[in-house]
Amino acid sequence: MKRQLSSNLLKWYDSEKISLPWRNSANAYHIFLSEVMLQQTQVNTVIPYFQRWIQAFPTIKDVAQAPLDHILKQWEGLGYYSRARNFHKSCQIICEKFSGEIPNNIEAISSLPGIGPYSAAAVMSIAFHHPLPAVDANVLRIVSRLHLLSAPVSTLTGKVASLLSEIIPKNRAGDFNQAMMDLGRVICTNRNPKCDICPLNICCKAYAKNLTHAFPKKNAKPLKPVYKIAVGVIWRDGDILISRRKEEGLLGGLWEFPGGKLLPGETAENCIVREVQEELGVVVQTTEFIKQIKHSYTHFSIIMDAYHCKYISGEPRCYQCSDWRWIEPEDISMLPFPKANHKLFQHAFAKEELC
DNA sequence: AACTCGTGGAG
DNA sequence: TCTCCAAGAGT
Repeated sequence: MKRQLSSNLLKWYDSEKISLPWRNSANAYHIFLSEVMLQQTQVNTVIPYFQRWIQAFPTIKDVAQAPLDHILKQWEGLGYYSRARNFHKSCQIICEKFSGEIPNNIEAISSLPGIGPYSAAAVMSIAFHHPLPAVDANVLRIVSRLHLLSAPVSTLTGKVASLLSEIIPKNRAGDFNQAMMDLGRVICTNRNPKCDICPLNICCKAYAKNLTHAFPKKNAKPLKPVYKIAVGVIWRDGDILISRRKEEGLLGGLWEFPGGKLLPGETAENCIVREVQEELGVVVQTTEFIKQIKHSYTHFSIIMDAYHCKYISGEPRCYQCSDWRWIEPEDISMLPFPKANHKLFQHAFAKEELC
């Protein structure tokens, strides 16, 4: 029964021939990179980022020696930027303590920042053929359906891992893990799973009872608040003033237009003047409304009003940011910015480019 | 254990 | 348009 499951799975995997840029790579660095990029991120989103990254940083040493701005620029748009910062640190640790090679050792891999149970098992099984089950959202969904596991998702990872460690084939552990994830992505999908062509339907309890829609059991969803934000595009002699966010926390290390949350009853224009004074110690004056940008994050969404501003007085200093810079608009693409700011670029600079 | 971390695709 | 959620990890 158990052997049947892994046999059917691998048979399906071999016949699918799903081609990914990192699949079958002998380069452990490529596997390591791809597994970090794939955290909470779909395969099709990762592929172009992965290709560009290995062009920009062919080796682990190239990552370790690059400045954080270059790292974040390559990661720009992929989200969850702590992954990029942690990957940067991990590559530096690998160069210092493991002579520049991905360690073939589960404890060493797990000790690296940004490498948790999933990524450690994925790298060890795919790059080094250790028989460790990698439990991601796909695997969790498949196994919860196979066995009708009714506990909420957040408590299920350990149980699924121990179930799979008895099944995972010693000779093809990496293929088994990748096959499970491909199956979850292509066949055993969250909605409308293709059970009729699933190689595991013969031993799936959810399929037998027509209960696939009820598994896995979802966790309660918190409400997302909406914040009103205002930012200023501050001009001085054809340059604009940008600030860099603190390295930790939301969008850590990325550049942005100065601004912040509106206080209760405050206008967007007053908010910009106040925030720029608080963040950078600079006095500005709003001159023209640019556009309202809406953007949604994981736990909240924002409505952002953007204004052109003119510089009045004060030398910038870092009060609530990690860096600042006067920069020409055409050079702004050199630095990493969050998506909400990118939505503003074309509207903020379209008029200026005509001049 | 519950929160915090982005963004884009799918429905 | 709106909601859900994805090759999770850190705190």
